[in-house]
Formats: sequence, C-alpha cells, structure tokens
Amino acid sequence: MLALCAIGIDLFVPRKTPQRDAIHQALAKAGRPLSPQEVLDLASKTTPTLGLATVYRTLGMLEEAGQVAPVDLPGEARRYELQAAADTHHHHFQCDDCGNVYDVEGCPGGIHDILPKGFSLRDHEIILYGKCAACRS
Amino acid sequence: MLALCAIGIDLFVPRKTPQRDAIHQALAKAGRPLSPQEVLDLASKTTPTLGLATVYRTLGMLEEAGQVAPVDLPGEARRYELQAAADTHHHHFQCDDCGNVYDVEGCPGGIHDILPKGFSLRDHEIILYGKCAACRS
DNA sequence: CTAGTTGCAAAGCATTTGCCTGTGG
DNA sequence: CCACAGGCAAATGCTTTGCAACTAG
Repeated sequence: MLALCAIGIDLFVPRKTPQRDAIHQALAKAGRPLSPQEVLDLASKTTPTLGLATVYRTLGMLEEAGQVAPVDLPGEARRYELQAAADTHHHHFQCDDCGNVYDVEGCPGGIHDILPKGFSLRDHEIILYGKCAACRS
Repeated sequence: MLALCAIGIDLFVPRKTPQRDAIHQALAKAGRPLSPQEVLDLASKTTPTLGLATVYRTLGMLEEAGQVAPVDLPGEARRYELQAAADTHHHHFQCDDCGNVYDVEGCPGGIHDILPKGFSLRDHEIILYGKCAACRS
C-alpha cells in the first residue's frame, strides 16, 4: 500500500517553522477568534520578523488543514479560531465596547419554525451583541 | 418657531433626482436586500448614466435619512433594503445556490438562555442558510 | 541539496473621497 | 442663481500574489 501511494503522488509536507508556531500559539493563548492583524500583533511579540502576508497565508493553510476555523461576523473582517473550539456547535458574541468576539455554547431551538415556506434549511448562524463581562465592570 | 429655526441653521434639503428615484425603485422592485452593484445593475436599466459612486453615496444618504436599512451578512458585502421591510424584527436567509438574501419573519425565543455569565445582551442576529424556493425546483 | 517558507513590494478589489461640471427649485 | 448632486478618477484599506532570498529536514 505504501508503495502504491508513492507512485506519482506529489505529497505536501508542511514544515515546522517558528512563524507557524507563533501563529498557532497566538490563537491558542487568546482563546477567542482573532483577526489576521490581531494574530500578527500577538505573534510578533515572540517572533518580531513575522509579516502580515505570512499570517494570511498561514491561516489559509491551517484552515485547509482543518486546524483552524474561519469566523465570519456581519460587517466584520474574517477571524479565525482553533478547530478544537469549533468542533462543537456554537455561536458568537461581539462586545459593543471592545469589539472582541467570544464563543457562545449552546443553541436555542425553534430555528426551523421561522423558515419561509418552500425553503430548505441546511445551517444557521446566531450572533449576539452586548457587553462582555470585562467591559461591564 | 419657523423664524427661530431659520437663524444660522444650515438646513439640509435633499433633491429629487432621477438617480435617487431609480435607486429607490430598484430596492422596492427587488423586494429583497441588494448590494450596491446589484442596485446599479437594476437602476442602470432606467438611468444608464448612473455611476457606482453615486449608488454608494445615495445609499449612505438614504440610510442616514432612515429610508433604507443596511443588511450585513457574515463574509458578505453590505446590502440594503427599504426601511419598510426592516421596521419589524426579522432575520435573513441566504440561498446556497443563487446567493440571494431574503427576509425571514419571526424569531425563535430562548436567545437569552445561551448568553455567557457576566455578559449583557442588547441585540442579536440570526442567519439561515439553505436553498430558496426558486432554487429548489 | 531543494522543496517549502518568508518578507517585501506590487497587484487586486470593493468602497470612499476630491473635484469640477451639471441641474433642480 | 447656486447649493446640492453626479460622474469620473484618484485615493483608501484590507487581502492576495509575485519573486528572490532563506531554511528545515
């Protein structure tokens, strides 16, 4: 089986580099979805040479590899979170003050009840807005 | 009272122009949220000289005037719908096939139940994904 | 070695702005 | 008349891409 797979297959071998480590760890340490710029800011602390283009490329690569998941909010630039956080069905909360985005566990039922007649439902997204615990103090 | 208001007040007098008519009617005729480019495409049929910059400026103006409401979906460019459609609390559905966005009336309850502890809730947004009636046929 | 990576700069795109001409009232 | 509007082109701001230098394995 190994021999068969080796014939004519151009296999992709991602390398372990300090930049990728820094990006992955920035997401892990934050524990919430981050924009590419936020990732750069955090990761630059440990890897000052890091460039924004590398962050974009790496996030795209990690996304395809299934290690990070994109988080799109209305009117906001794309953020990313670790796939581990995205494994369970969840939604998001954005703070009116600091703009940070947080994961929200659980899901209210009854989504299907509001579906227009003749339409079919595949998925849904819920975004909450208000003040996060930190900004309420 | 009129006299008082006239002193030193630089009052804004929006004009009735064919461009604004065309933009407003495009939204009315579509009956669903449109992107600026979609508005241009539709409105250009009756007003060929219309430019994209004018569409952007006019939509922004109509928004401030409360005549149209912005519709932001995750990862999508901003769309606009007539304020009449936005007056009642509603959500949105985006078709997987045609990408069109439709208004969805009603709202499932229980949103507050999933709010993280220490957070306060001001508003929420729900987006449904699937196939619209037209694309299911 | 050498294919995969990176940083920088340039390219793309959607949206916004500046400026001068056109026009509704 | 003339302040408001519109059209065009230049300017933004964010994201992607091209390319030559660099490095993990």
